[in-house]
Amino acid sequence: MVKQPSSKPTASELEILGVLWARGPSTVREVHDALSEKKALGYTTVLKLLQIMTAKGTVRRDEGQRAHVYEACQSATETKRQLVGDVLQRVFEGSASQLMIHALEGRPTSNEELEELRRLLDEYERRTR
Amino acid sequence: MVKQPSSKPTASELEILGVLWARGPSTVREVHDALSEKKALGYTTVLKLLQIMTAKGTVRRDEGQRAHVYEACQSATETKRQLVGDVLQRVFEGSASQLMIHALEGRPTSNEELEELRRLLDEYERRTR
DNA sequence: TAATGTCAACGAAAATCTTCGTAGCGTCAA
DNA sequence: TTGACGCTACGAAGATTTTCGTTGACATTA
Repeated sequence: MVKQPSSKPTASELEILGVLWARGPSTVREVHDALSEKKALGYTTVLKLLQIMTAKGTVRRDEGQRAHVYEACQSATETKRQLVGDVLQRVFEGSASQLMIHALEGRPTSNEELEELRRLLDEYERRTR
Repeated sequence: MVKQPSSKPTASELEILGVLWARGPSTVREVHDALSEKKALGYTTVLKLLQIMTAKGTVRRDEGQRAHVYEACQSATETKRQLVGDVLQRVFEGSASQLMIHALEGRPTSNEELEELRRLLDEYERRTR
């Protein structure tokens, strides 16, 4: 039986997923090197995390080579949807407007970004009609 | 020295904060009763959580009465801003547009909500100019 | 071939989170 | 006044997360 990613990824797992999404299938070494640019982290720490994620079904691995190659099971889009959906429910009782208000107020937002947001709303509306 | 709420609240802590924001300053009993409507949870569990949150500086308490009265230190707005800001950084690299896309795609969004979102953008733009 | 280096597996420690049992103290009513 | 009740404090167990050391296998090179 293949395990499905049951719960949402932890903070550390998400960092690793970020690398896998950006790089595509990668070895532990590659993930570790990518993460090391941001923060110090032992090689075996990354290895262990990937092993745990494999057990959870968050990633799958190709053992064809000596250095196993890991790959995210879910796309970035699916996972991010799930994560934001979780916050939406737990923090904003499902209200996208509330989410938006707090996202905008939290930090300065450029006019370009506001334009982009309007464009998104238009596009979403067009698409779902 | 008064502790400042250092890190973001955990899932359980957030549930309690939700009650405090909704009810205003409350006793353990009141928080427990409110939470019990949603899920089974021991009284001392809520008490312990509130004690921990007091130590962290997430809530303060008035010990004037026999049943201490707890109150959130940060407003709902501040905390929610912080929470969404965290997701924004960790998951969407700071892009509010990306956050929005995934929020909208994750579930059906009514026309009313889309209208509201547009209104918010207008208002935000007007206010920050 | 022996030394060096790379890799996966495993175990485990430390930190944090979640949950609750028990003890002890005041309060109130019988 | 004594027994039942409600409340806080304390400790602790169990789960999860995060981190890394050690070991042994395998490969590369001197």
